[in-house]
Amino acid sequence: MRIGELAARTGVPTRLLRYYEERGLLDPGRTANGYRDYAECLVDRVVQIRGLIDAGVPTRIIGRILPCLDDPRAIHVADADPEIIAALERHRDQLDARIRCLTRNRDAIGAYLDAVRGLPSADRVTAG
Amino acid sequence: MRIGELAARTGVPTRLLRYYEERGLLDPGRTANGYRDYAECLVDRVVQIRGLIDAGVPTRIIGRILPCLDDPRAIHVADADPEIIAALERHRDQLDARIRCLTRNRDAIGAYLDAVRGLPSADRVTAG
DNA sequence: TTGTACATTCACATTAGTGAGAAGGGAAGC
DNA sequence: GCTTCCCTTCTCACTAATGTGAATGTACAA
Repeated sequence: MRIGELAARTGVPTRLLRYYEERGLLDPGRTANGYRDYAECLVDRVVQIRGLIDAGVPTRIIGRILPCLDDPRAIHVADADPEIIAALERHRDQLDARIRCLTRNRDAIGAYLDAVRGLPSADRVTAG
Repeated sequence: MRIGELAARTGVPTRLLRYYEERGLLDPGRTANGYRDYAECLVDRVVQIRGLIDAGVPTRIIGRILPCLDDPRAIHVADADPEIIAALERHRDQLDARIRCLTRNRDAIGAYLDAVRGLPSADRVTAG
């Protein structure tokens, strides 16, 4: 599909899709006239990229982990490199730390909301 | 404590601590001579701020949710406002979405690492 | 007095994202 | 063929957010 359709289907502006390509996150082919040509599976990938960026993962890192996530069972030759394995482990641990931090804060917000809603409104305006 | 000690204890440069203050995330008192004076509990808060920023939460949002997380049981008067409650629910849902996305990717990386390590090195370099 | 820590301020770097202009591709209709 | 219209190309420049560097001056203790 062309860039306009991908933009419509993902909600990501064409300008941004070109930006992600510049950052190495997408590599669409080209049709004879030079237009970008996106495979169907890139719809999911764009959504995944958005999610990771929203979650604070820099594009530099996303570019490194994305190739491994297409299909975890398809091992790439270069990945035998212990350096790459170590880097992936670091990325995984960083994601882990992020998840723990976000979970703690999400739960704290949840507890706070529960506390606020658990009070009758009369108490609510006088408490604190 | 003064800014230098807080920086030493959190690993966050003084410059950045002043920046967070400028963004409304910290509000230290001042001693008579104009030095910033940080309470003990701000050590934890700085660590929490760092975690949230690393996890992609903008300072604008952090400033809104932090006051509620000091002690979820201490309800503030202004929080009876349904708008604030709705905003907190949105933030919590966004955190939820981030957590799901990060978890998916962390697990995918984990599966990939397991697959790579599960192969004897001879297979590893030919697979893919 | 000298050195360290603190203050403020201006400027810069990087990353993510956007706006706008100029030009070409291609299909529909005259 | 030619116009019209939309989509595409690329490029330059710009914003906003996070974070640093450096200059200049003040507070205080050895």
